[in-house]
Amino acid sequence: MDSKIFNLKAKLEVYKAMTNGANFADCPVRDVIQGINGKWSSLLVMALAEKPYRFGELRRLVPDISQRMLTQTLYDLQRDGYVHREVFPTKPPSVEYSLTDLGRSMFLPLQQLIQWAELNHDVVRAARAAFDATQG
Amino acid sequence: MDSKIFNLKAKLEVYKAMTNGANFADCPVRDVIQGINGKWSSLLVMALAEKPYRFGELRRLVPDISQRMLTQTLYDLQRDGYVHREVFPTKPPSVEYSLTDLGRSMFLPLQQLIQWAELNHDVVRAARAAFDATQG
DNA sequence: GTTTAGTGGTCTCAAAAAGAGACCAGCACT
DNA sequence: AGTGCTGGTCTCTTTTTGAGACCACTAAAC
Repeated sequence: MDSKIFNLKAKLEVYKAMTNGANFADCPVRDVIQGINGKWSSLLVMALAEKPYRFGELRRLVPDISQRMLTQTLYDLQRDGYVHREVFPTKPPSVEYSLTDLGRSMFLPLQQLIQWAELNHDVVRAARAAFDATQG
Repeated sequence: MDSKIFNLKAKLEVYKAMTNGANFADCPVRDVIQGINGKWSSLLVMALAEKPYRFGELRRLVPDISQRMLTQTLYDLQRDGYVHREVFPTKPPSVEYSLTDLGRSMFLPLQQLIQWAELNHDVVRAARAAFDATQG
């Protein structure tokens, strides 16, 4: 009897601890990270951190992005405030994309991660190869 | 005549500058970043940075991940050397996931980015709202 | 004057990735 | 005998992505 109640209590404690303490479902950071996390987002931010680029330049700079995803990723980055889009009335009209202050601010920590990747990409590739060799 | 040749040369210069100087196609950093960039990867690394967790615990911790993607993301993280997987011969067998040294090393810059997101998520959300209001 | 190329996109259709949920064996507790 | 928990896998559907055609306009080449 007592043990039954105690078990139930213990389970509720654990549940509360989990849902209150460290539930990532409603974490406000998640959707921000998602915006940066897209397959092409960080790459384009990296490019624009160097200098502003035009649409076609970005397309040539990242040859394996489809025009469709380039449009959409730039749109999303603009929506989240990282990227500024400016149309120049040339003929034909040209469009320049550049980082905003928010974008440059975000690039600072992103750059840390990129640097880590530069320093450790051989370690990661070695781990991959070793894993594939044993676990196939 | 001369101008024609000059134009061609100039174009080739520009092309070479682009393809040699800053072509991201064969950048060794890209696939490493991709591994961290997955929708669930950073979230799981964040969780495991706190302490090791078992499969079911992670599933409850991140309620909106499907069991399928949890399995696969953990597999990928293990393959890249960020996560260690250990099976304990309990009944039924339990599986514990923990960060490796490489994983902890990678978490340091990742944490910088997460901190940025914590500090600026309201700015990003405001930008989004403003953008949607005007551009819908 | 007529082809040719470049501008920044959008549209459609196929392929890949992700989500939802059933199912599994084995054991403990009831 | 039924229920639940373990860590997954399998199948089916929906969403996301990729490949490529198309578009109007213009400038320059031929």
